[in-house]
Amino acid sequence: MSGAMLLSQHLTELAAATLQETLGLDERPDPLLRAANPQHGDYQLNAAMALGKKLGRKPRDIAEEAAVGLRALDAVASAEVAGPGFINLRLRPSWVGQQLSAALAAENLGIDPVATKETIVVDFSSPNTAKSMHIGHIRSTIIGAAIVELLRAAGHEVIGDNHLGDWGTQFGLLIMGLREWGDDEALERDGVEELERLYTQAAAKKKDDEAFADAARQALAELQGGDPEKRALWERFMAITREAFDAVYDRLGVTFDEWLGESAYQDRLDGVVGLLLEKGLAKEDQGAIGVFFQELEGDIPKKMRKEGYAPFLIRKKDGAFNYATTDVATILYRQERWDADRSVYVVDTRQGQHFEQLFTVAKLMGIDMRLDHVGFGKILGDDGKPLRTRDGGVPKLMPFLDEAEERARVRIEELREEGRLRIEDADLDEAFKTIGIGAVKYADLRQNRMTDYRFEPDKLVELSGNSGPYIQYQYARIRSIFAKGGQNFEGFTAPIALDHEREQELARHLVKYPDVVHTAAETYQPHLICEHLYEVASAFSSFYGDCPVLGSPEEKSRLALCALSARQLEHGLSLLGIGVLEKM
RNA sequence: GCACCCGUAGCUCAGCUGGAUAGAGCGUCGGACUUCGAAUCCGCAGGUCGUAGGUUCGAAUCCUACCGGGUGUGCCA
Repeated sequence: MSGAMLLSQHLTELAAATLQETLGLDERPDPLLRAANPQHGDYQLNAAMALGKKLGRKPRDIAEEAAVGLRALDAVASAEVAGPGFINLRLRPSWVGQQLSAALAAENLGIDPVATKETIVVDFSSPNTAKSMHIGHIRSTIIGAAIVELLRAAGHEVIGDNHLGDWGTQFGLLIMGLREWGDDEALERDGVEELERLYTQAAAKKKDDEAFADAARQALAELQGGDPEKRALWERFMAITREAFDAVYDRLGVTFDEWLGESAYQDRLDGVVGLLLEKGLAKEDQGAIGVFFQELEGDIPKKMRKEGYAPFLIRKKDGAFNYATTDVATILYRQERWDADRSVYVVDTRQGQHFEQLFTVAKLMGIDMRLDHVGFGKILGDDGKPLRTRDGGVPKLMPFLDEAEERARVRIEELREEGRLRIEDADLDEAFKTIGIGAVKYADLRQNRMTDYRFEPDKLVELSGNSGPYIQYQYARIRSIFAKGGQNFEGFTAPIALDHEREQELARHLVKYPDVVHTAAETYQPHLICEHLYEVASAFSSFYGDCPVLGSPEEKSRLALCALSARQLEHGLSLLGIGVLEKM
């Protein structure tokens, strides 16, 4: 396998060339390479059935002919025809061993960069300011951070942007709340908690106090008009909120390249509305301005053309702008500043319609940028309903993380007393954090992001089975072999020979890692990484049980297999934002 | 009303560019620590893939209808 080439691509090309040659075709057929059920082989080719129909020949005959050519390949140990015309391929262990040795020696573990590098802005986390982060923010934050790392690992230039909701109508209410009940001492002490109280009180009062509501609207208008006093208040709100956010991000180990909230685009909104009017895409209706898809030409999904389909409003009748306006301005900004090829929005699936509209508008404007909405489902409680606290509120993020670490702590202390863990006293705090937070992240990332999932409090920190700590544990076991053997883990390389069945099983998984990383990046699916890591960890554990490493005749080769396993586990976990411990 | 998503083992979930006997974890039951770490490993049991049709050599996967659950839907984000 040469240079920048994925295993799947390599095999596909080899197989395509072989099929073309042995069957004497004019064009290269798609060999329909699929990972096979292990009892049948490593891969299977399903092209014979399709070609049979096309060529008017028996699929099995075609398969038999192709198999002869495939058997001649270096990479292939066997090619057997089965069923209606499946070709089962087994890779040659010596060939796989060579691939693995090369990956172990490579800087990038064999993950070569994509052929066409893109500049991609990933919009994630994006909480509203003046509110503390709640459980609903964790998915965008964790999934978004993982997607940033995945795209980087695939070779792209990535800008992680925290698109804060820092310019909404909440500020009019907050300013009024502060005026009515403001308490500097409380604000100093409780920070964002106090802001929330003020907001809640103000929102309640607004409902049956028309004068108060007007005053809030007035305050908002003044803020947006650039009034210095209001601006200073806003900045104070921002500083308080930012402090609370930083604490959460620090806890989660998440960082951003940019913090361009909605406020960053305010002076562009007028221009956006003007531009859309000028292009004839937007029009005024009932005092508001918006894009009415029914009346436009161009590439517009059918459903948007139906009567009653909601318009994309960019200016309210009171003259204020919508978040839709900001989102258009943001796209234009990303084009100007970075010449971005792609923008990715890691936002709740419930906003799917908004993004469909936004993307359609961008296309109508002639903006040449790939735009993807990476949606995700809700976290449900064990009653199948969205997580709520006893008083009906949405649970806050910080206490949730506290609880995760606390559960990890309890379990770790138990296991230490039983003498099963080897964490030094000095490393305990770090271990609680790495294991506790790792468990939370893994539990979230291992599911297909699109579906809602049920979070059972008792499984908050899953420590066995397919879990973060399980993978961390297998990593620590490997490190422990190196420590015991007095071998240098960093930089260890050696040729890999695959003789034992368990070695081959482990190798089968290891060799797929570059493919998995690229697929996960392309499809924005971190759970594919989890799946792979679990398979590697699990295959390693079986290998560990059956194959002695230190002192065996195969010691060097097995150490190399161990080293590559550990590197993949560490690398994969780091893509997910999860750390490892050398000892645990 | 219109649009979108989801119904897979007791529970939580993979699998859905159609491919062979539908896979994991948890839980149950039974084995394995004088041998590199038992948060581990090995094994048993557990399924009308919501229902009914259709397309296909082949459907959990694609199409249609229906049942059940969720979400969005003109001036919140």
